[in-house]
Amino acid sequence: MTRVTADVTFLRDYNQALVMAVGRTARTFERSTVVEATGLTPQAVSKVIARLTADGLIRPAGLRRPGIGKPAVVYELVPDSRYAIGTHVARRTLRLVLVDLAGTVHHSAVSPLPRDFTPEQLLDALSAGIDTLAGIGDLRSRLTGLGIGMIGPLDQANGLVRDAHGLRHWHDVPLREIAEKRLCLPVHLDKDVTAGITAEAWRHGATFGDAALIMVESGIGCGFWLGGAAHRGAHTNAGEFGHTVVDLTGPRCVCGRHGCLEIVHQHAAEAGDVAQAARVLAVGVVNLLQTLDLAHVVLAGADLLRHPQTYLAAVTEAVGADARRADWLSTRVALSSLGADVIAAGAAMQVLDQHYGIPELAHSLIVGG
Amino acid sequence: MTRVTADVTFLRDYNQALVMAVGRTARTFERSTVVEATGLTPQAVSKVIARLTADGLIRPAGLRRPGIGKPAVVYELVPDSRYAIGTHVARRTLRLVLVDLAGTVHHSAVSPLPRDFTPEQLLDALSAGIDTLAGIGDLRSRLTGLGIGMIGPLDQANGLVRDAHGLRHWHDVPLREIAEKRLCLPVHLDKDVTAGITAEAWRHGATFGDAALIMVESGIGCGFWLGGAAHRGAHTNAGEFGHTVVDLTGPRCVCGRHGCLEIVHQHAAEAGDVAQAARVLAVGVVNLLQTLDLAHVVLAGADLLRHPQTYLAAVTEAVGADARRADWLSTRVALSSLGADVIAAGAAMQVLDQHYGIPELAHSLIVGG
DNA sequence: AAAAATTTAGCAACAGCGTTGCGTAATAGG
DNA sequence: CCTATTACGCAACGCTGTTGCTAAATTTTT
Repeated sequence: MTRVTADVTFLRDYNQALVMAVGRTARTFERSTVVEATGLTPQAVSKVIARLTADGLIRPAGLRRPGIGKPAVVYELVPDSRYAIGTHVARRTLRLVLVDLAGTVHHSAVSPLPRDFTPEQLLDALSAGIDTLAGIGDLRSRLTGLGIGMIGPLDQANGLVRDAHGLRHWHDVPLREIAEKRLCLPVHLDKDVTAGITAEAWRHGATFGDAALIMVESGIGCGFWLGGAAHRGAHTNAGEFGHTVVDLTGPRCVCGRHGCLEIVHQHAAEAGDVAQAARVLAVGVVNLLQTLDLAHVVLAGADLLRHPQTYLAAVTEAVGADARRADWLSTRVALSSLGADVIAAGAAMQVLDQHYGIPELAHSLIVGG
Repeated sequence: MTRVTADVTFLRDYNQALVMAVGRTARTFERSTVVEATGLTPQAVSKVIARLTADGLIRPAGLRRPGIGKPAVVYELVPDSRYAIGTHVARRTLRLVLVDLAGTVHHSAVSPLPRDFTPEQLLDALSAGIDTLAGIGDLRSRLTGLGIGMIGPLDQANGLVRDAHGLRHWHDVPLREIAEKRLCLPVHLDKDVTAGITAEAWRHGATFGDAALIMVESGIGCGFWLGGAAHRGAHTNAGEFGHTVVDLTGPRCVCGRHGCLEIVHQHAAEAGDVAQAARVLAVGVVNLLQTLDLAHVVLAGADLLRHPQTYLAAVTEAVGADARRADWLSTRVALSSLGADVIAAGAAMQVLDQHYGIPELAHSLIVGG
């Protein structure tokens, strides 16, 4: 996915990914669509389309007769040509989903995890779940890998779980490595919220700007999509949004500071005042907008989705009412369209992204990285 | 700088920029250095070096005799082969600097601006200042352009000043365009803090990770460097850090909300308690770290630099004392090494960046952007 | 002093990318 | 049936980085 040097294979992969992005977003498309969107020459697009067709990733789907002239061939993505499995590992539950190349979630299953489960126990559960999913239509050969969205902190670059909150047996576990060995599949490990925002970015396609996924579920975290890619931070620790101070004189938080968004929100929620809790969250969201200037804010998480409209209304209002926001400062606020599947689905999409997504050049890592 | 499609010219520019980045960071380098840093083949590096040498951007600077074998040719950047002028437009002052290809600031001059100056008046001042600077060593032919770092809000992509805070005559002024026409130079317009963080990134080279430049100067703002590039946000409005709420029950801010970082900080500062003001700022900085997980925090701005050690100590302590920060969560806090020149110097570097920096692929803009 | 080993440098041929030029196929309108 | 128009692709091309191999410059060994 990330490489340092740019050679011709990068060109190929990059432009191919552009076409795939168009295909995923537009459902059907033709050569001229891609030409317009990318600026490539028609001939170049023809070559890319030929390659993708040969790989079975796209296929012709009829003709378009625009009037005069030779009709254009209409193409479409072949959704069932590739699959990925995604999983959301939470403290007590394991969610598994099957996602196709178009980003559609086909099967979603939740199973309980033992209290304080060990890596072994997780692998057992994953192995069983994957066998079930992969057996459905003999997908094994079209399965590109497994994506794991997990609570942090972790070290994404090295596939390491550093010290998962509230799980005793998870200190410096090389989860990616041991899962690949055990499951015989490429594995992509990432923080839950980062996987989640990837799902949203996939579904929106190239029109998706800078965005955050706000997740309220046993704590408050968020995932970022900035500059066309997920933002993980220097140590895969971005998104500890719940532990930003919003009330200097507020109650003490478990993290040691006073008036963290999370503890203030929790107090309101525990008092039964959901509307107030939502308003507190909204203050945090506006803080994010002031800081990062986002185009999209997506709301998700089990606790939030218990009162979706309350939270949506509070955040929308706070974003709109902010006196500093001029008319050109538009931000779209929405609930996650994938609901409880966001994290798991996003994890699966990250796997597909490694193969068919837009490759990145890791020039920031060239020296001593 | 940004393009959508990846063609062979992108390869050339990209790999050339990698070599330039090495040259800027390392002062002297040889072929094997670049090979190691980039992963390019020695032959490819030879070709790049030949091109850069022909353009006069680098030159041989002796031999290195490592013992056995043919000695390696040592190269160095030719700092005076290209220049750019940078300017920091503040409410009452105009700062102009001359920066060479290596990022060294050669001349720095501040002049007052009329109260509530008009675009015309700014252009007059710029024109005069540039003539003085460019005349110094007949640099005109080696001048790549002018970079403007300015108070926002503005629209970087279109070179537009939307509505500069506190300046009556600056509503939707197409500053980039009119400056290019008047000064007969390529002009790059950007928000002050974004220019500033670019300066820091340039000086640190490829080792620079995710970072923020905190600027305290008639308000509190910050610039971001995320994922190897400046982060401007969806509407060039990222960095309104001073208007994030840190005290829900705090005093009302000019922006209409209560307990913004800026107003709380200001109250402490006006009470003469600089240490307390610094501690307030430090809370905001830790909030940023929790949110974005940064590797570097750089402190700058006239108001802050009046008490540099107080602020540096407060922020360093808050960052280190945060109970959640494990040993692997290291963040370097520092004062800007460029002092009051950061913004102007960074603006100049942005111009050089357009020519010799790492090009970007704007794949997020391909549809309807 | 001569030969061997080692490292650096570059020429030449090559593969693969997008581009350009141009011919061909398929349609609607006259 | 002819023409204009649009879509499509083969072939040649220019450019990139890569590979294979030769030459040059130096130290070490004989």
